[in-house]
Amino acid sequence: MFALVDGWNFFASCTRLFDPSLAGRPLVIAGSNDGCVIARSDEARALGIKMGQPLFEVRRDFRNSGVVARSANFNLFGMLSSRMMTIAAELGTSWHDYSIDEGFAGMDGVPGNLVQRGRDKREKIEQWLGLPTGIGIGRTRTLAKLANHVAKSAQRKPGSYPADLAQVCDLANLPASDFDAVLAATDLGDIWGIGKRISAQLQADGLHTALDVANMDAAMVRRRWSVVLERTVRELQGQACIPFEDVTDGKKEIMCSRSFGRPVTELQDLVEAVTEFAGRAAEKLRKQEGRAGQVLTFIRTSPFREADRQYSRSITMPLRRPTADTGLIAQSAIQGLKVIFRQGYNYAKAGVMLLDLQDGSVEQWELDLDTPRQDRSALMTTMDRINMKYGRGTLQLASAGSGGAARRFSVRAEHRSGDHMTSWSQLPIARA
DNA sequence: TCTGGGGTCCTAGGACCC
DNA sequence: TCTGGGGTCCTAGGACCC
Repeated sequence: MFALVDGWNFFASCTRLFDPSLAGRPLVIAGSNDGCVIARSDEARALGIKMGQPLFEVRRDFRNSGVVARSANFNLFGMLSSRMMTIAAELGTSWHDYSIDEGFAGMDGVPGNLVQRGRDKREKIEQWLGLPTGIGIGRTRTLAKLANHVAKSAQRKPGSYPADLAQVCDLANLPASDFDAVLAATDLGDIWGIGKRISAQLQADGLHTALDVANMDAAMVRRRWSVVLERTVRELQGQACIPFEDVTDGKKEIMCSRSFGRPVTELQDLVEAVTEFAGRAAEKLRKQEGRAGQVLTFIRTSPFREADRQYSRSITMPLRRPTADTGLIAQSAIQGLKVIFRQGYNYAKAGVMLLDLQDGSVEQWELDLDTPRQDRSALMTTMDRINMKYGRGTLQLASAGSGGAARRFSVRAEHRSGDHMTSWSQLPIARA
């Protein structure tokens, strides 16, 4: 048995928390570069603003609707997320963070009325943090996700589902006929694991609701589609197929990439960008105490600039041995970049991905009689500490440039909410 | 003028091995 | 004319998720 706890309109809710003037207004949160909408308040959703919609379109089309835009502040969201997860984890016997605003609780062996338990936890999060949440409970993770969808929709769109399923929904506790009715009222595109592509294929086959999918023959699904979809079908039928993640929460890949504020054409600018991305990625890697075996570098033009010649390439460079050293990782990334770089394109985005991640507690060295062993882990630790204390980028590699590049490819974030949880000077003051 | 930044898993095909 | 059967590893790309 699983419970999914989900923060509603999470980024918008976090942003409002420190700016009450935004309450009740249509609010959109923009991704980096203020490029596109990555979160919306209910009011913004009601206006018809879409996820992923470019911000310039929102400004153009909803100018008279009182829409307010704020730039994402992931520092703030991350702080609130970890507090929310701490409370949510009290719900069951185990916990697994799934994304910044969602997590699964293992509910096996939890006594009593699960719906009431969920309501209590939901209220605690609301009271302690001021964040609205929904909870879905089901026999598999896919059913818990579906229950969460029901809990959210029953609240937001009255009439879509029975009202008593709003906020906290336990599908495992429903009589079979009610359970089928809920599935029949659920669009198949709202099932976790079924996206646009598969959705279209299933519709073409005359399947339209979650109930239709739950009634499919799993073996046939595997033959005609894939094991992935087969698992989804089985999960809907109540058979748990997706393993609960290991407690070791280490990532298997670490990426740092950015779209540029304006087109970049010169290799030198890309070198500086890639150096910075490599540094950021290496920092994340050290945080999870890992080592990377390979470094992937990619550069690409913008598919939206249709008049431009397009180019997109990536390259994977093996590291001599697994490492978390910013210098070695950046060196590989730059080497790779020089291989794939072509003159004469308007580059819009670049990134560095760390692959083949390994546990840092085991380290392989080599017999090298010519050069003294260089262990720079102390240097890396010191660098991380300084950057933590004085801010990102205080200490970085020289190839990251000295601020010039920052201006050339820097991101725009013109409507950034404040760092109310990480900066002394921006702490909110409570007045009686 | 302006279109995010992370992740996961699976599959197909090629290179290579015996 | 007729050219095996079994395996591993890697890469690229697709599909999905938030």
